[in-house]
Amino acid sequence: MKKILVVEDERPLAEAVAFSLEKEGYQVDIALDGERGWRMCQQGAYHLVLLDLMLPGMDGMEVCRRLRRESDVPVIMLTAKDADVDKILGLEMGADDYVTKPFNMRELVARVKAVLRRYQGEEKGKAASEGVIEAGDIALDRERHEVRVRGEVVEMPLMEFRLLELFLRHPGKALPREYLTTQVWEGDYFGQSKTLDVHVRRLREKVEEDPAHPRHIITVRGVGYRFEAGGESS
Amino acid sequence: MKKILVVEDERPLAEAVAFSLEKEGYQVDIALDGERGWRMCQQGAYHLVLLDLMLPGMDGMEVCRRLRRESDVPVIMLTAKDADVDKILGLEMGADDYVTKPFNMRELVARVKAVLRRYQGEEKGKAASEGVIEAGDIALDRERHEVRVRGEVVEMPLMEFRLLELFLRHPGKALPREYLTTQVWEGDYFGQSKTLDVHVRRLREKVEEDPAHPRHIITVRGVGYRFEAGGESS
DNA sequence: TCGACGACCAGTATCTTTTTCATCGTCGCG
DNA sequence: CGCGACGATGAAAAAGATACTGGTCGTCGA
Repeated sequence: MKKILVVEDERPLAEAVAFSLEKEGYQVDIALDGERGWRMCQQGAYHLVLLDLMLPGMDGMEVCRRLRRESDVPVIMLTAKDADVDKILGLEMGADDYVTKPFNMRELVARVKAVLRRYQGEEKGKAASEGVIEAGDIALDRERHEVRVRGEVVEMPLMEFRLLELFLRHPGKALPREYLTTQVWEGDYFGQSKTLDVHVRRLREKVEEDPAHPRHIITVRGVGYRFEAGGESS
Repeated sequence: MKKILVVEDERPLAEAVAFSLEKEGYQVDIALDGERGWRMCQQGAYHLVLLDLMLPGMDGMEVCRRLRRESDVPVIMLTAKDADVDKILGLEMGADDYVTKPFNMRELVARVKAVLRRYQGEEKGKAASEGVIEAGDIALDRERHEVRVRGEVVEMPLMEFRLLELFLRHPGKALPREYLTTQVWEGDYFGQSKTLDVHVRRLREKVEEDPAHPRHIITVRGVGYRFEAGGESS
Protein backbone atom coordinates (compact mmCIF):
# COMPACT_ATOMS: atom_id res chain seq x y z
CA MET A 1 0.00 0.00 0.00
CA LYS A 2 1.57 3.23 -1.16
CA LYS A 3 1.32 6.42 0.81
CA ILE A 4 0.96 9.71 -0.99
CA LEU A 5 1.08 13.22 0.39
CA VAL A 6 -0.84 15.96 -1.39
CA VAL A 7 0.35 19.48 -0.62
CA GLU A 8 -2.21 21.86 -2.00
CA ASP A 9 -3.89 24.87 -0.48
CA GLU A 10 -7.15 24.74 -2.35
CA ARG A 11 -9.00 22.33 -0.17
CA PRO A 12 -11.59 21.20 -2.71
CA LEU A 13 -8.92 20.43 -5.24
CA ALA A 14 -6.79 18.66 -2.70
CA GLU A 15 -9.71 16.56 -1.66
CA ALA A 16 -10.65 15.77 -5.21
CA VAL A 17 -7.13 14.60 -5.85
CA ALA A 18 -7.07 12.60 -2.66
CA PHE A 19 -10.34 10.99 -3.53
CA SER A 20 -9.19 9.99 -6.98
CA LEU A 21 -6.01 8.51 -5.65
CA GLU A 22 -7.70 6.67 -2.85
CA LYS A 23 -9.97 5.14 -5.39
CA GLU A 24 -6.85 3.73 -6.99
CA GLY A 25 -5.86 2.15 -3.73
CA TYR A 26 -3.40 4.67 -2.41
CA GLN A 27 -3.39 6.01 1.11
CA VAL A 28 -3.48 9.78 0.86
CA ASP A 29 -2.75 12.56 3.32
CA ILE A 30 -3.32 16.23 2.68
CA ALA A 31 -1.31 19.26 3.74
CA LEU A 32 -2.87 22.64 3.11
CA ASP A 33 0.27 24.75 3.22
CA GLY A 34 3.96 24.49 2.63
CA GLU A 35 5.10 24.43 6.24
CA ARG A 36 2.83 21.61 7.14
CA GLY A 37 3.68 19.80 3.97
CA TRP A 38 7.33 19.98 4.84
CA ARG A 39 6.80 18.71 8.35
CA MET A 40 4.62 15.87 7.19
CA CYS A 41 7.18 14.90 4.61
CA GLN A 42 9.78 14.61 7.31
CA GLN A 43 7.65 12.46 9.54
CA GLY A 44 5.46 10.29 7.42
CA ALA A 45 7.26 7.92 5.12
CA TYR A 46 5.55 8.81 1.89
CA HIS A 47 6.17 7.05 -1.35
CA LEU A 48 5.30 10.07 -3.40
CA VAL A 49 4.55 13.73 -2.90
CA LEU A 50 2.20 15.81 -5.00
CA LEU A 51 3.24 19.39 -4.60
CA ASP A 52 1.50 22.55 -5.65
CA LEU A 53 3.93 25.13 -6.88
CA MET A 54 2.06 28.07 -5.44
CA LEU A 55 1.52 27.69 -1.75
CA PRO A 56 1.00 29.96 1.21
CA GLY A 57 3.85 29.95 3.65
CA MET A 58 6.65 28.00 2.11
CA ASP A 59 6.09 27.63 -1.59
CA GLY A 60 6.34 24.41 -3.48
CA MET A 61 9.70 25.21 -4.94
CA GLU A 62 11.23 25.58 -1.53
CA VAL A 63 9.61 22.44 -0.22
CA CYS A 64 10.84 20.52 -3.21
CA ARG A 65 14.36 21.77 -2.78
CA ARG A 66 14.47 20.82 0.87
CA LEU A 67 12.95 17.49 0.14
CA ARG A 68 15.59 16.81 -2.41
CA ARG A 69 18.31 17.48 0.06
CA GLU A 70 17.07 15.06 2.59
CA SER A 71 15.43 12.31 0.72
CA ASP A 72 14.72 10.65 -2.54
CA VAL A 73 10.93 10.71 -2.45
CA PRO A 74 9.56 11.13 -5.92
CA VAL A 75 7.82 14.45 -6.40
CA ILE A 76 5.21 15.49 -8.92
CA MET A 77 4.64 19.21 -9.21
CA LEU A 78 1.30 20.80 -9.87
CA THR A 79 2.02 23.93 -11.83
CA ALA A 80 0.19 26.74 -13.45
CA LYS A 81 -0.03 26.59 -17.18
CA ASP A 82 3.27 27.66 -18.66
CA ALA A 83 5.73 27.23 -15.85
CA ASP A 84 9.36 26.73 -16.62
CA VAL A 85 9.47 23.04 -17.21
CA ASP A 86 13.22 22.89 -17.34
CA LYS A 87 13.46 24.44 -13.95
CA ILE A 88 10.93 22.12 -12.43
CA LEU A 89 12.43 18.94 -13.75
CA GLY A 90 15.98 20.21 -13.76
CA LEU A 91 18.50 20.55 -11.01
CA GLU A 92 16.84 23.60 -9.60
CA MET A 93 14.00 21.65 -8.16
CA GLY A 94 14.49 18.13 -9.30
CA ALA A 95 10.88 17.06 -9.51
CA ASP A 96 10.16 13.76 -11.17
CA ASP A 97 7.26 14.94 -13.24
CA TYR A 98 4.75 17.72 -13.38
CA VAL A 99 1.13 18.25 -14.27
CA THR A 100 -0.21 21.56 -15.44
CA LYS A 101 -3.32 22.99 -13.90
CA PRO A 102 -6.02 22.59 -14.81
CA PHE A 103 -5.57 18.88 -15.24
CA ASN A 104 -8.00 16.08 -15.30
CA MET A 105 -7.80 13.41 -12.68
CA ARG A 106 -7.18 10.67 -15.12
CA GLU A 107 -4.04 12.30 -16.29
CA LEU A 108 -2.87 12.88 -12.76
CA VAL A 109 -3.45 9.31 -11.76
CA ALA A 110 -1.65 8.13 -14.83
CA ARG A 111 1.35 10.25 -13.95
CA VAL A 112 1.37 9.08 -10.39
CA LYS A 113 1.35 5.49 -11.49
CA ALA A 114 4.04 6.12 -14.04
CA VAL A 115 6.36 7.80 -11.57
CA LEU A 116 5.86 5.14 -8.94
CA ARG A 117 6.49 2.45 -11.49
CA ARG A 118 9.59 4.18 -12.70
CA TYR A 119 10.80 4.73 -9.21
CA GLN A 120 10.31 1.14 -8.20
CA GLY A 121 13.10 0.09 -10.47
CA GLU A 122 15.53 2.68 -9.27
CA GLU A 123 15.18 1.82 -5.66
CA LYS A 124 18.26 -0.25 -5.19
CA GLY A 125 20.37 -0.45 -2.11
CA LYS A 126 19.79 3.07 -0.95
CA ALA A 127 17.37 2.07 1.75
CA ALA A 128 19.75 -0.52 3.11
CA SER A 129 22.87 1.61 3.14
CA GLU A 130 21.52 4.45 5.20
CA GLY A 131 23.43 7.59 4.48
CA VAL A 132 26.15 6.05 2.42
CA ILE A 133 26.40 7.06 -1.18
CA GLU A 134 28.55 4.96 -3.41
CA ALA A 135 29.70 5.40 -6.94
CA GLY A 136 32.33 3.21 -8.45
CA ASP A 137 35.32 3.13 -6.18
CA ILE A 138 34.19 6.09 -4.09
CA ALA A 139 32.03 5.86 -1.01
CA LEU A 140 30.78 8.75 1.05
CA ASP A 141 29.36 8.14 4.49
CA ARG A 142 27.26 11.03 5.69
CA GLU A 143 26.86 9.73 9.18
CA ARG A 144 30.52 9.14 9.82
CA HIS A 145 31.38 12.08 7.63
CA GLU A 146 33.99 10.01 6.03
CA VAL A 147 35.06 9.26 2.50
CA ARG A 148 36.68 6.16 1.16
CA VAL A 149 38.41 5.94 -2.16
CA ARG A 150 39.25 2.45 -3.27
CA GLY A 151 38.75 1.30 0.26
CA GLU A 152 41.11 3.81 1.82
CA VAL A 153 39.77 6.46 4.13
CA VAL A 154 40.60 9.89 2.80
CA GLU A 155 40.67 13.01 4.91
CA MET A 156 38.48 15.64 3.39
CA PRO A 157 37.76 19.24 4.37
CA LEU A 158 34.19 20.37 4.65
CA MET A 159 33.82 22.14 1.36
CA GLU A 160 35.27 19.31 -0.59
CA PHE A 161 33.06 16.90 1.27
CA ARG A 162 29.99 18.88 0.35
CA LEU A 163 31.10 19.13 -3.21
CA LEU A 164 31.71 15.44 -3.47
CA GLU A 165 28.35 14.71 -1.93
CA LEU A 166 26.72 16.86 -4.56
CA PHE A 167 28.51 15.03 -7.30
CA LEU A 168 27.62 11.65 -5.91
CA ARG A 169 23.99 12.61 -5.69
CA HIS A 170 23.84 13.42 -9.36
CA PRO A 171 26.08 10.98 -11.11
CA GLY A 172 26.23 11.41 -14.84
CA LYS A 173 24.65 14.81 -14.80
CA ALA A 174 26.42 17.91 -15.94
CA LEU A 175 26.21 20.21 -12.95
CA PRO A 176 26.50 23.91 -13.76
CA ARG A 177 29.12 25.84 -11.86
CA GLU A 178 26.50 28.13 -10.57
CA TYR A 179 24.50 25.28 -9.16
CA LEU A 180 27.50 23.84 -7.44
CA THR A 181 28.42 27.10 -5.78
CA THR A 182 24.93 27.91 -4.60
CA GLN A 183 24.51 24.43 -3.19
CA VAL A 184 27.84 24.13 -1.49
CA TRP A 185 27.73 27.64 -0.14
CA GLU A 186 24.05 27.57 0.64
CA GLY A 187 22.56 30.13 -1.59
CA ASP A 188 23.86 33.55 -0.93
CA TYR A 189 27.42 33.49 -1.97
CA PHE A 190 29.10 35.94 -4.23
CA GLY A 191 32.64 34.75 -4.13
CA GLN A 192 34.96 34.58 -7.01
CA SER A 193 34.15 32.00 -9.56
CA LYS A 194 37.66 30.68 -9.41
CA THR A 195 37.18 29.45 -5.93
CA LEU A 196 35.22 26.55 -7.24
CA ASP A 197 38.08 25.54 -9.47
CA VAL A 198 40.38 25.28 -6.55
CA HIS A 199 38.08 23.07 -4.61
CA VAL A 200 37.48 20.88 -7.60
CA ARG A 201 41.16 20.53 -8.13
CA ARG A 202 41.79 19.52 -4.58
CA LEU A 203 38.94 17.11 -4.71
CA ARG A 204 40.44 15.59 -7.77
CA GLU A 205 43.75 15.19 -6.03
CA LYS A 206 42.04 13.08 -3.46
CA VAL A 207 39.62 11.21 -5.59
CA GLU A 208 41.26 10.66 -8.92
CA GLU A 209 43.97 8.15 -9.57
CA ASP A 210 45.55 10.48 -12.05
CA PRO A 211 44.43 14.01 -11.24
CA ALA A 212 45.87 15.26 -14.49
CA HIS A 213 43.48 13.02 -16.42
CA PRO A 214 40.36 12.86 -14.35
CA ARG A 215 38.03 9.94 -14.93
CA HIS A 216 35.49 10.85 -12.34
CA ILE A 217 35.11 14.58 -12.27
CA ILE A 218 34.91 15.62 -15.87
CA THR A 219 34.88 19.25 -16.75
CA VAL A 220 32.13 20.26 -19.12
CA ARG A 221 33.35 23.40 -20.71
CA GLY A 222 31.02 26.37 -20.55
CA VAL A 223 28.78 24.54 -18.12
CA GLY A 224 30.44 23.03 -15.13
CA TYR A 225 31.46 19.54 -14.11
CA ARG A 226 30.11 16.08 -14.44
CA PHE A 227 30.70 13.18 -12.16
CA GLU A 228 31.14 9.75 -13.64
CA ALA A 229 30.83 6.75 -11.41
CA GLY A 230 32.41 4.19 -13.62
CA GLY A 231 35.41 5.82 -15.15
CA GLU A 232 34.36 6.43 -18.74
CA SER A 233 35.26 9.71 -20.33
CA SER A 234 37.68 10.90 -23.01
CA MET B 1 -13.78 -2.91 -30.61
CA LYS B 2 -14.47 0.32 -28.71
CA LYS B 3 -17.72 0.97 -26.92
CA ILE B 4 -19.19 4.44 -26.87
CA LEU B 5 -22.14 5.79 -24.93
CA VAL B 6 -24.15 8.67 -26.31
CA VAL B 7 -26.19 10.58 -23.75
CA GLU B 8 -28.53 12.87 -25.64
CA ASP B 9 -32.24 13.56 -25.26
CA GLU B 10 -33.06 14.47 -28.84
CA ARG B 11 -33.59 11.05 -30.23
CA PRO B 12 -33.03 11.86 -33.92
CA LEU B 13 -29.72 13.49 -33.17
CA ALA B 14 -28.65 10.68 -30.89
CA GLU B 15 -29.43 8.16 -33.55
CA ALA B 16 -27.64 10.09 -36.22
CA VAL B 17 -24.56 10.21 -34.06
CA ALA B 18 -24.80 6.55 -33.28
CA PHE B 19 -25.13 5.73 -36.93
CA SER B 20 -22.06 7.72 -37.89
CA LEU B 21 -19.96 6.18 -35.20
CA GLU B 22 -21.10 2.67 -35.93
CA LYS B 23 -20.10 3.24 -39.50
CA GLU B 24 -16.61 3.84 -38.14
CA GLY B 25 -16.64 0.55 -36.37
CA TYR B 26 -17.58 1.58 -32.88
CA GLN B 27 -20.23 -0.09 -30.80
CA VAL B 28 -22.67 2.57 -29.67
CA ASP B 29 -25.35 2.70 -26.96
CA ILE B 30 -27.78 5.53 -26.42
CA ALA B 31 -29.18 7.03 -23.23
CA LEU B 32 -32.01 9.54 -23.55
CA ASP B 33 -31.64 11.27 -20.23
CA GLY B 34 -29.14 11.97 -17.55
CA GLU B 35 -30.27 9.43 -15.00
CA ARG B 36 -30.15 6.62 -17.44
CA GLY B 37 -26.88 7.83 -18.84
CA TRP B 38 -25.37 7.80 -15.42
CA ARG B 39 -26.56 4.29 -14.69
CA MET B 40 -25.36 2.98 -17.99
CA CYS B 41 -21.99 4.52 -17.43
CA GLN B 42 -21.68 2.71 -14.16
CA GLN B 43 -22.56 -0.61 -15.62
CA GLY B 44 -21.33 -0.78 -19.14
CA ALA B 45 -17.59 -0.49 -19.58
CA TYR B 46 -17.46 2.27 -22.13
CA HIS B 47 -14.32 3.58 -23.72
CA LEU B 48 -15.78 7.00 -24.28
CA VAL B 49 -18.88 8.97 -23.39
CA LEU B 50 -20.53 11.61 -25.52
CA LEU B 51 -22.50 13.80 -23.20
CA ASP B 52 -25.06 16.47 -23.97
CA LEU B 53 -24.76 19.40 -21.63
CA MET B 54 -28.50 20.10 -21.47
CA LEU B 55 -30.43 17.09 -20.36
CA PRO B 56 -33.72 16.41 -18.65
CA GLY B 57 -33.30 14.97 -15.21
CA MET B 58 -29.67 15.09 -14.33
CA ASP B 59 -27.87 17.46 -16.61
CA GLY B 60 -24.65 16.72 -18.42
CA MET B 61 -22.52 18.70 -16.08
CA GLU B 62 -23.63 16.65 -13.13
CA VAL B 63 -23.18 13.39 -14.99
CA CYS B 64 -19.72 14.43 -16.01
CA ARG B 65 -18.72 15.37 -12.50
CA ARG B 66 -19.92 12.10 -11.11
CA LEU B 67 -18.27 10.23 -13.88
CA ARG B 68 -15.01 11.89 -13.11
CA ARG B 69 -15.16 10.80 -9.56
CA GLU B 70 -15.67 7.22 -10.33
CA SER B 71 -13.94 6.46 -13.51
CA ASP B 72 -11.39 7.29 -16.08
CA VAL B 73 -13.63 7.26 -19.10
CA PRO B 74 -12.84 10.03 -21.50
CA VAL B 75 -15.76 12.39 -22.01
CA ILE B 76 -16.66 14.63 -24.91
CA MET B 77 -19.30 17.25 -24.19
CA LEU B 78 -21.92 18.32 -26.66
CA THR B 79 -22.72 21.92 -25.89
CA ALA B 80 -25.01 24.56 -27.22
CA LYS B 81 -23.43 27.75 -28.56
CA ASP B 82 -20.26 28.92 -26.93
CA ALA B 83 -20.53 27.64 -23.42
CA ASP B 84 -17.83 28.19 -20.90
CA VAL B 85 -15.10 26.12 -22.44
CA ASP B 86 -12.71 26.52 -19.57
CA LYS B 87 -15.23 25.17 -17.18
CA ILE B 88 -16.01 22.22 -19.34
CA LEU B 89 -12.43 21.23 -19.93
CA GLY B 90 -11.11 22.44 -16.62
CA LEU B 91 -11.19 20.85 -13.25
CA GLU B 92 -14.78 21.74 -12.72
CA MET B 93 -15.97 19.08 -15.08
CA GLY B 94 -12.87 17.63 -16.54
CA ALA B 95 -14.16 16.75 -19.95
CA ASP B 96 -11.59 15.78 -22.53
CA ASP B 97 -13.04 17.71 -25.41
CA TYR B 98 -16.23 19.36 -26.51
CA VAL B 99 -18.18 19.91 -29.68
CA THR B 100 -20.60 22.77 -30.14
CA LYS B 101 -24.02 22.16 -31.55
CA PRO B 102 -24.80 22.20 -34.32
CA PHE B 103 -21.87 20.12 -35.45
CA ASN B 104 -21.27 17.99 -38.46
CA MET B 105 -20.68 14.32 -38.12
CA ARG B 106 -17.27 14.31 -39.65
CA GLU B 107 -16.04 16.69 -37.03
CA LEU B 108 -17.55 14.69 -34.26
CA VAL B 109 -16.00 11.48 -35.48
CA ALA B 110 -12.64 13.19 -35.77
CA ARG B 111 -12.85 14.39 -32.20
CA VAL B 112 -13.82 10.97 -30.98
CA LYS B 113 -10.89 9.41 -32.69
CA ALA B 114 -8.54 12.06 -31.43
CA VAL B 115 -9.58 11.69 -27.83
CA LEU B 116 -9.35 7.94 -27.95
CA ARG B 117 -5.94 8.12 -29.50
CA ARG B 118 -4.76 10.66 -27.00
CA TYR B 119 -5.97 8.57 -24.16
CA GLN B 120 -4.21 5.57 -25.48
CA GLY B 121 -0.93 7.32 -25.58
CA GLU B 122 -1.30 8.93 -22.20
CA GLU B 123 -0.77 5.64 -20.50
CA LYS B 124 2.82 5.59 -21.46
CA GLY B 125 3.54 9.05 -20.22
CA LYS B 126 6.07 11.36 -21.66
CA ALA B 127 8.14 11.40 -18.52
CA ALA B 128 10.09 8.46 -19.78
CA SER B 129 11.36 10.27 -22.83
CA GLU B 130 12.86 13.08 -20.84
CA GLY B 131 16.26 14.53 -21.39
CA VAL B 132 17.51 12.87 -24.53
CA ILE B 133 16.50 14.06 -27.93
CA GLU B 134 17.18 11.70 -30.75
CA ALA B 135 17.01 12.09 -34.48
CA GLY B 136 18.36 9.49 -36.79
CA ASP B 137 21.92 8.72 -35.82
CA ILE B 138 22.26 11.74 -33.55
CA ALA B 139 21.44 11.75 -29.88
CA LEU B 140 21.66 14.73 -27.60
CA ASP B 141 21.59 14.20 -23.86
CA ARG B 142 20.76 17.38 -22.04
CA GLU B 143 21.45 16.02 -18.62
CA ARG B 144 24.88 14.78 -19.38
CA HIS B 145 25.40 17.59 -21.81
CA GLU B 146 26.74 15.12 -24.25
CA VAL B 147 26.19 14.36 -27.89
CA ARG B 148 26.53 11.05 -29.65
CA VAL B 149 26.76 10.65 -33.36
CA ARG B 150 26.42 7.11 -34.59
CA GLY B 151 27.07 5.95 -31.07
CA GLU B 152 30.30 7.86 -30.59
CA VAL B 153 30.54 10.63 -28.06
CA VAL B 154 31.45 13.85 -29.78
CA GLU B 155 32.97 16.80 -27.95
CA MET B 156 30.90 19.86 -28.58
CA PRO B 157 31.34 23.46 -27.46
CA LEU B 158 28.46 25.24 -25.90
CA MET B 159 27.25 27.24 -28.86
CA GLU B 160 27.24 24.27 -31.14
CA PHE B 161 25.47 22.27 -28.52
CA ARG B 162 22.77 24.87 -28.28
CA LEU B 163 22.47 25.07 -32.00
CA LEU B 164 22.17 21.35 -32.36
CA GLU B 165 19.54 21.24 -29.67
CA LEU B 166 17.54 23.81 -31.53
CA PHE B 167 17.74 21.80 -34.69
CA LEU B 168 16.76 18.62 -32.98
CA ARG B 169 13.78 20.28 -31.43
CA HIS B 170 12.44 21.34 -34.79
CA PRO B 171 13.30 18.60 -37.21
CA GLY B 172 12.16 19.16 -40.77
CA LYS B 173 11.47 22.82 -40.23
CA ALA B 174 13.34 25.55 -42.01
CA LEU B 175 14.68 27.71 -39.23
CA PRO B 176 15.41 31.33 -40.19
CA ARG B 177 18.90 32.56 -39.48
CA GLU B 178 17.53 35.27 -37.32
CA TYR B 179 15.64 32.82 -35.20
CA LEU B 180 18.68 30.68 -34.70
CA THR B 181 20.85 33.56 -33.64
CA THR B 182 18.37 35.01 -31.23
CA GLN B 183 17.79 31.62 -29.67
CA VAL B 184 21.38 30.54 -29.37
CA TRP B 185 22.62 33.90 -28.19
CA GLU B 186 19.66 34.56 -25.98
CA GLY B 187 18.12 37.54 -27.61
CA ASP B 188 20.46 40.42 -27.44
CA TYR B 189 23.22 39.76 -29.86
CA PHE B 190 24.63 42.15 -32.37
CA GLY B 191 27.56 40.29 -33.80
CA GLN B 192 28.25 39.69 -37.42
CA SER B 193 25.72 37.60 -39.21
CA LYS B 194 28.50 35.43 -40.51
CA THR B 195 29.10 34.01 -37.10
CA LEU B 196 26.22 31.65 -37.52
CA ASP B 197 27.72 30.22 -40.68
CA VAL B 198 30.86 29.32 -38.87
CA HIS B 199 29.07 27.54 -36.11
CA VAL B 200 26.93 25.68 -38.56
CA ARG B 201 30.02 24.64 -40.42
CA ARG B 202 31.68 23.29 -37.33
CA LEU B 203 28.53 21.57 -36.30
CA ARG B 204 28.44 19.92 -39.68
CA GLU B 205 32.01 18.78 -39.31
CA LYS B 206 31.01 16.94 -36.20
CA VAL B 207 27.61 15.71 -37.19
CA GLU B 208 27.74 15.00 -40.89
CA GLU B 209 29.46 12.04 -42.41
CA ASP B 210 30.45 14.14 -45.37
CA PRO B 211 30.44 17.77 -44.30
CA ALA B 212 30.75 18.91 -47.87
CA HIS B 213 27.45 17.25 -48.71
CA PRO B 214 25.36 17.63 -45.63
CA ARG B 215 22.42 15.29 -45.17
CA HIS B 216 21.31 16.59 -41.85
CA ILE B 217 21.77 20.31 -41.75
CA ILE B 218 20.47 21.56 -45.05
CA THR B 219 20.91 25.16 -46.00
CA VAL B 220 17.76 26.87 -47.16
CA ARG B 221 18.87 29.75 -49.27
CA GLY B 222 17.56 33.13 -48.23
CA VAL B 223 16.02 31.70 -45.10
CA GLY B 224 18.30 29.70 -42.89
CA TYR B 225 18.82 26.03 -42.23
CA ARG B 226 16.73 22.95 -41.95
CA PHE B 227 17.51 19.86 -39.98
CA GLU B 228 16.68 16.47 -41.39
CA ALA B 229 16.63 13.49 -39.09
CA GLY B 230 16.74 10.74 -41.63
CA GLY B 231 19.25 11.78 -44.21
CA GLU B 232 17.13 12.72 -47.21
CA SER B 233 17.86 15.93 -48.98
CA SER B 234 19.30 17.24 -52.26
C1' DT C 1 50.61 32.57 21.59
C1' DC C 2 52.01 29.83 17.93
C1' DG C 3 51.48 26.79 14.23
C1' DA C 4 48.66 24.06 11.30
C1' DC C 5 45.01 24.02 8.43
C1' DG C 6 41.12 25.22 5.75
C1' DA C 7 38.78 28.82 3.01
C1' DC C 8 39.24 32.14 -0.15
C1' DC C 9 41.34 35.23 -3.53
C1' DA C 10 44.38 36.93 -7.24
C1' DG C 11 47.53 36.31 -10.96
C1' DT C 12 49.38 33.66 -14.52
C1' DA C 13 49.65 29.90 -17.79
C1' DT C 14 47.33 27.19 -20.98
C1' DC C 15 44.06 25.81 -23.70
C1' DT C 16 39.39 26.20 -26.07
C1' DT C 17 35.90 28.61 -27.97
C1' DT C 18 34.07 32.39 -30.32
C1' DT C 19 34.32 35.89 -33.47
C1' DT C 20 36.12 38.24 -37.31
C1' DC C 21 38.08 38.69 -41.79
C1' DA C 22 39.24 37.63 -46.48
C1' DT C 23 38.40 34.68 -50.20
C1' DC C 24 36.18 31.42 -52.86
C1' DG C 25 32.15 28.81 -54.61
C1' DT C 26 27.61 28.40 -56.09
C1' DC C 27 22.93 29.30 -56.92
C1' DG C 28 19.31 31.88 -59.11
C1' DC C 29 18.01 35.38 -62.16
C1' DG C 30 17.89 38.37 -65.96
C1' DC D 1 26.26 33.48 -69.84
C1' DG D 2 27.54 36.63 -66.52
C1' DC D 3 26.19 39.17 -62.43
C1' DG D 4 25.20 39.66 -57.83
C1' DA D 5 23.78 37.87 -53.54
C1' DC D 6 24.37 34.52 -50.38
C1' DG D 7 26.67 30.83 -48.22
C1' DA D 8 31.05 27.96 -47.43
C1' DT D 9 35.67 27.76 -46.11
C1' DG D 10 40.21 28.58 -44.00
C1' DA D 11 42.99 31.07 -41.07
C1' DA D 12 43.90 33.97 -37.38
C1' DA D 13 42.79 37.29 -33.82
C1' DA D 14 40.11 38.02 -29.73
C1' DA D 15 37.72 36.50 -25.95
C1' DG D 16 36.76 33.22 -22.50
C1' DA D 17 37.25 29.36 -19.40
C1' DT D 18 39.73 26.38 -16.58
C1' DA D 19 44.04 24.73 -14.20
C1' DC D 20 47.43 25.72 -11.30
C1' DT D 21 50.39 28.44 -7.94
C1' DG D 22 51.08 31.04 -4.16
C1' DG D 23 49.63 33.84 -0.67
C1' DT D 24 46.47 36.11 3.03
C1' DC D 25 43.25 35.65 6.60
C1' DG D 26 40.87 33.60 10.29
C1' DT D 27 40.08 29.66 13.33
C1' DC D 28 41.16 26.16 16.36
C1' DG D 29 43.83 23.25 19.11
C1' DA D 30 48.21 22.47 21.36
